[in-house]
Amino acid sequence: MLKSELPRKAVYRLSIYQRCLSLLQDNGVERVSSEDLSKAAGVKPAQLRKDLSYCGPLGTRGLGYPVESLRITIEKVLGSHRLQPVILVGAGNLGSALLRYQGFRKEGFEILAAFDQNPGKIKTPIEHTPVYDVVDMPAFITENKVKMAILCVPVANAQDAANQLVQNGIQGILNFTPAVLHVPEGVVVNSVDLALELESLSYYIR
Amino acid sequence: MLKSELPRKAVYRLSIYQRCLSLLQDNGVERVSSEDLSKAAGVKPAQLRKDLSYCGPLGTRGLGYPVESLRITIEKVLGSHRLQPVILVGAGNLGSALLRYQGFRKEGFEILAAFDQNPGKIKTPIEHTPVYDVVDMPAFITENKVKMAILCVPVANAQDAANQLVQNGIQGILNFTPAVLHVPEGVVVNSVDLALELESLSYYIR
DNA sequence: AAGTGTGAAAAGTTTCACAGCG
DNA sequence: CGCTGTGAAACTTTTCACACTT
Repeated sequence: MLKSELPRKAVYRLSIYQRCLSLLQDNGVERVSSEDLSKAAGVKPAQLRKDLSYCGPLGTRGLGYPVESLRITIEKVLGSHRLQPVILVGAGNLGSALLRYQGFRKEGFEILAAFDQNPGKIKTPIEHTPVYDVVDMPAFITENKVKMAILCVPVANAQDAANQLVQNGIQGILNFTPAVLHVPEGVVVNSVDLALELESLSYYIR
Repeated sequence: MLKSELPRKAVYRLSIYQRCLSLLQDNGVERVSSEDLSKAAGVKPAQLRKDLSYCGPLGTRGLGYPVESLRITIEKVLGSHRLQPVILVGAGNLGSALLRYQGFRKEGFEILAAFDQNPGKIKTPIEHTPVYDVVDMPAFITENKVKMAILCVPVANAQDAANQLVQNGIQGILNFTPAVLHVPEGVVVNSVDLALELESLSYYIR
């Protein structure tokens, strides 16, 4: 049940199971079978059981899984039981939309602050999140022990911004720019490339 | 070199290579080695060569690849040489930001129109893209032979909206909602789950 | 000599099928 | 009996290493 044993893709799916379980719990459901939970999560039953087995034996044969305790166990395995502080860099078009997006907080993340180069955007909080000048970023990261950043700057500034983030202790970057980021060993980058997703989609359409 | 032979992930990477090649071409570079191109794309040289080999023998041993013709070949393989029409459903917070996002057009996609339920948003074009009432969506899809849609509605409406899209002939959905969409065989869904990406990122931080 | 193209090995992931437990 | 947990099989993707071409 060590982290190193969890396959990459299982991490994603466990998050999905967590959501489905919260939903079931809200509806007062106490037990669920791999069949039903897997259907809700959009995977096959065997996949679900295999994924859960990485977290230990959690179900009862013949009966299924207890909803609440399963949710809590997954929370612990993923380490998502504590509220992770995050900063956002680049409060432009997409960045502002992400600040307003409620989905992050709902899943346990708080965007503490945003940073931008454009003085016009600074000091105008977006949806309760303050927007500061990028020169104040290093101090902020250190003071608030921030480990994760959402990167939404123009592509031309992406690598520079990433370097600065890493230099100040950021260990994980959620990259919304189409740039290929080069970061040192130990820093994790998850890239969400919007145009790439559309392009790959279009390939599979006849 | 048939579509069925292209591994899923190679499709993504070929798009990235295309971008890198465009950049090289803009800089007047005429030939590039797998070593250099792979570095720009953030993959290993062997991976690049393997990916390109799915498209046929394209390089010259001892010399590398011709930048322009390689770019054109990949364009043809991916089928991205024509401008794909797309619609966007749900012109809320995230949807509006995506309408303003220039990255799609740059990669050959045009968002013809957006649709929303909220009458307030209707008839106010966002960045030259008209926003219509959802009731006009079926006719629009048919008339403009649209095959792809970007889905940004509230999660509670996601499955309904997807059903409606599919009913009217949409074959590919880029899903920005956290819902698990159930669609018939033959319809492709690419999901971009923002909170999930953050969550998976946080798992890998110590 | 330089650098592609590619079989084959390795690694990672999904699916199967069924033993075994409550 | 019903349903989980899991080895083993099947499949996919990545990496290696080197033959081969210009």
